[in-house]
Amino acid sequence: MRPMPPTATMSPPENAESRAGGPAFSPLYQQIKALITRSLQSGEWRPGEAIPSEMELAVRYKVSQGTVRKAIDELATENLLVRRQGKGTYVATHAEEQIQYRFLRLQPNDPAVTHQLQRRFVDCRRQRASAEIARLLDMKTGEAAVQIRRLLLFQGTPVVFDDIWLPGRDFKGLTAERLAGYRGPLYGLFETEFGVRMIRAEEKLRAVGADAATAQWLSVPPGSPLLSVERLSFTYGDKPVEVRRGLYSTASHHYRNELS
Amino acid sequence: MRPMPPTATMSPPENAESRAGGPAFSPLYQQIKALITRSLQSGEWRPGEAIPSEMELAVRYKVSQGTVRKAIDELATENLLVRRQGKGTYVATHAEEQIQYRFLRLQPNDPAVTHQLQRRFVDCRRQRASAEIARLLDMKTGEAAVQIRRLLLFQGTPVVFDDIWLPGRDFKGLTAERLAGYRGPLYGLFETEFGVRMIRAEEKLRAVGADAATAQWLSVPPGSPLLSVERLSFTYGDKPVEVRRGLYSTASHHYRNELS
DNA sequence: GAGTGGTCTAGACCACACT
DNA sequence: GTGTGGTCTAGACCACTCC
Repeated sequence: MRPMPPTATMSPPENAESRAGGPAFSPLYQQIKALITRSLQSGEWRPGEAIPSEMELAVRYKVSQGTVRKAIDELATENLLVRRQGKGTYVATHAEEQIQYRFLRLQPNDPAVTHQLQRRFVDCRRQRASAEIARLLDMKTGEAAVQIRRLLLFQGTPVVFDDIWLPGRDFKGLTAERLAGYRGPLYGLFETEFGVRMIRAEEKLRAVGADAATAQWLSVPPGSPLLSVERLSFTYGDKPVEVRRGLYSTASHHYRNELS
Repeated sequence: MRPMPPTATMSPPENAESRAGGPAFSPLYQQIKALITRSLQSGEWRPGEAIPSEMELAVRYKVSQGTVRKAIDELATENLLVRRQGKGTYVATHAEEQIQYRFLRLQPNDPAVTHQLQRRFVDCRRQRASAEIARLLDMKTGEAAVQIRRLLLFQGTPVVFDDIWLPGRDFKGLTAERLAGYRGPLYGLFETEFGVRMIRAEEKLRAVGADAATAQWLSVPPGSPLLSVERLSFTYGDKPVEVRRGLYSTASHHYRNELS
């Protein structure tokens, strides 16, 4: 990192790319952003904690406050950081979310209904990754994986059946007891207990007919239309760390999305 | 609008809120943003055209370039404007979209398949708005509305059946002939021919069973699971101007979504 | 009052597109 | 070369939070 001197006649920024002779140009604030992201990834600043103030970071990286600011701005819009005026900038966390389940887009059709949600774990066991799971999670077929199946209930009515797959190497010691004992969202547990923070996900939605087993879990007739939601979640560095297939009963709920 | 003078001892911005005695504080750039939005809405700058340069706008609104910049930044992230380095800032348009159908999230399961899309209009007629349509479009039950039904085909296979409702007052003269003769996305036609630009939409997704008529249109067995996509689209000022219910056949396609 | 993020300005220079 | 958006700096003041 080489900041511009405070004179009128600046020398070129000499960012990493230009030094390496590469053709790409990377603005200073992008480099700062990368450095901050690295510190987040390394755990220098943990989820829920405050990071140093903009001024402190400006001194540390030898750039102006405005440049740090622009880097933080982008990280905040990507939901990696949370700004709180007058207090500081904090590392985002799934563990203390009041509006729990940030990634769950399911809503009751009747907005008056209180959004009360229960969980019921069906099972949690270590398995060998199938070819497809392995491909998605960037591992080898047959490698150790953890499978979790669970039910989500709104007001006592089962609405979602989730089938979740995690790489075994990142989730050693994840057991049914551990799951049952934890309060709060699953991603909070992953973050707190295993240091794996979900920052982004891709979903593929389809309509499917309920198979016999799922029909039973969701208390619907076999063959009923269900919303299939295949999610691939990523942590820092766009590393895939979770595959999840949810089957949603959409009789009294719907999946909400915003387009722009 | 009262800009700060270029002196060190500034007088307060005296924005609209503080003058009115209201407790709310609105930054200058938000006010600029509102002024630019008003010009977009009034048609002073039309879709596809360039708006004045940042410097020109700064002079016009008597603020610094940086303040105009921040206003434009937000409008660009909201997809109302498009910045093109070295050329200017342009009003976003649906009419010249290469990646047509910006709001359509449907993708082939097999990414290798070329994304070739056909349209077939089923009908287009003037109707009285039902209570539900009227409620959604902010009109009175029984008021004039336009109903369009159409089919989307990927590689000759029907995949989407759309049932579209528009307020009659905003779409006088919209006929089947007009639809059939237009090349490009529907929203391009709305924008070019009727001055109605869609800027945002909300969608509710559910899984449903195909009714007899829809099953026929989509060449699937009756009762087949279909993805129901209810869309409410908005123009400037969050005014609702389109209700659309799409039924998607998700055998070889899926609805793609990104979470963060 | 001290400290933090948020806004605003002014000015310089860089990257890019057109002519 | 000229004009556009894009980056970077420096400094001032405002709004908010906590002591």
